[in-house]
Amino acid sequence: MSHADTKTRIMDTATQLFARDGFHLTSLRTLTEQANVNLAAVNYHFGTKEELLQAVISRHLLPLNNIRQQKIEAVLAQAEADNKPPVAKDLLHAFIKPTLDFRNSGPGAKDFIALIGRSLSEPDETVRIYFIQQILPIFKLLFTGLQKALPELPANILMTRLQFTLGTMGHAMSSNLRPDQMVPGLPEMLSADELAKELINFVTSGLEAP
Amino acid sequence: MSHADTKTRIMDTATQLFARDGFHLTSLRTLTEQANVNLAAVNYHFGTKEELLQAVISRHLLPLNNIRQQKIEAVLAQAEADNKPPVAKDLLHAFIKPTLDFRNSGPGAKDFIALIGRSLSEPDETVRIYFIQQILPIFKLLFTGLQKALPELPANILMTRLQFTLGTMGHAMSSNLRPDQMVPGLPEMLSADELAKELINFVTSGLEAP
DNA sequence: GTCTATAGATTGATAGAC
DNA sequence: GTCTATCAATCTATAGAC
Repeated sequence: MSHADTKTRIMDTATQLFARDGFHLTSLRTLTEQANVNLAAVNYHFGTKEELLQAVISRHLLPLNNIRQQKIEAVLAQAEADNKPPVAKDLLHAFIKPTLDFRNSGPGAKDFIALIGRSLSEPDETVRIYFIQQILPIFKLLFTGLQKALPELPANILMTRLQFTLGTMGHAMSSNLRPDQMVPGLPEMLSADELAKELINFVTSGLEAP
Repeated sequence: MSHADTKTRIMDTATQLFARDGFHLTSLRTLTEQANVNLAAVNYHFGTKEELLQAVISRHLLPLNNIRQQKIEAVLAQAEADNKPPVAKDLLHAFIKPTLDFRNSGPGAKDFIALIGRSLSEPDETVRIYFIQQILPIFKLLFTGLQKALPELPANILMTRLQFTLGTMGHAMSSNLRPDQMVPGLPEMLSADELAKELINFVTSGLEAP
């Protein structure tokens, strides 16, 4: 990581620290020190601290959302071709799985996904807004797709359950609650793949609840 | 609220602002100004800002957790008396419903529950720890109860799903995502009671997923 | 108990030399 | 592009008068 150029080193370190400590608790001094760059480099390359955050979010979220959009549209197109309604679990899989796959693509990716997960519950609007803005089109696509999959479910109940789903995802991706700290003597934790499967199972069951 | 004594006015305002803006983004100047007390009053009555947070959390969380514990133990005792395993949904109801009931007991209560919901995903340890500490005994009680209710579910999967449940609850209690902003043209939102029912349904279905 | 005044530390941002 | 030095604003916390 320390071989990359200054701009990349700043973004990598910012991703990690924003995810771990939050945006406001991460000072530019801590950040630039850990990234081994000069304090003034952030302002030179990004303008302000907030613009750095925008750059960090957009760098990976734009491509990730493109993948999600493609996968959801593929599920909808297939259902159309089969002349059947789409299946809720397939849609949720298309929405969730790319996130978890990206998360497993490297340590930096894990930091990024944790940052995204935390953005959902970020108290400060200036942080939350960049994230919401970018996920909104995908969210609407997912919503209308699920209306076709579960036509008997009233729209406001579907929306409520979809909000629960977002909350579950955000928490799963960014939690620093250690299960084994909470209840000692647990068997080994789930692998990343098992966790992905469990997450999709959990929210699918929740969405399809009677 | 402005008729109460200084100490109470500080705690009420702190609850509201910590929940809305987060602990670190709330300055003592903003807080004391809105509470109509002198800046130095916080340090006089509570010592430090962090001790104020502890006081604010303990004030309502201790009694709330006592209620939860009683309700869970009642479900377990009844199951024991009937010589049957407890039902997962009853346990979750005992865990979740008191929180939502308290939330509906007044505007200050709503602020408090939002603060609790946000504590789960708080990046800073010093904030998260006070909350975790106090919820841990109840969480263990719920966990062992659910093991009896769902004996075929491996412990680490149950723990994972219980974490999802906590995430869903925290998000539901503190979210400032407005559903109607995300997808326009929705029918009216759910009432507090409907939301409670939906939340319990959602996590019960998730926990019992095949 | 409440107030003013201020200490002491930290923050984001920038000016200007190299 | 990178650096040092510094400004101006903010923060928590406290000392001391009333």
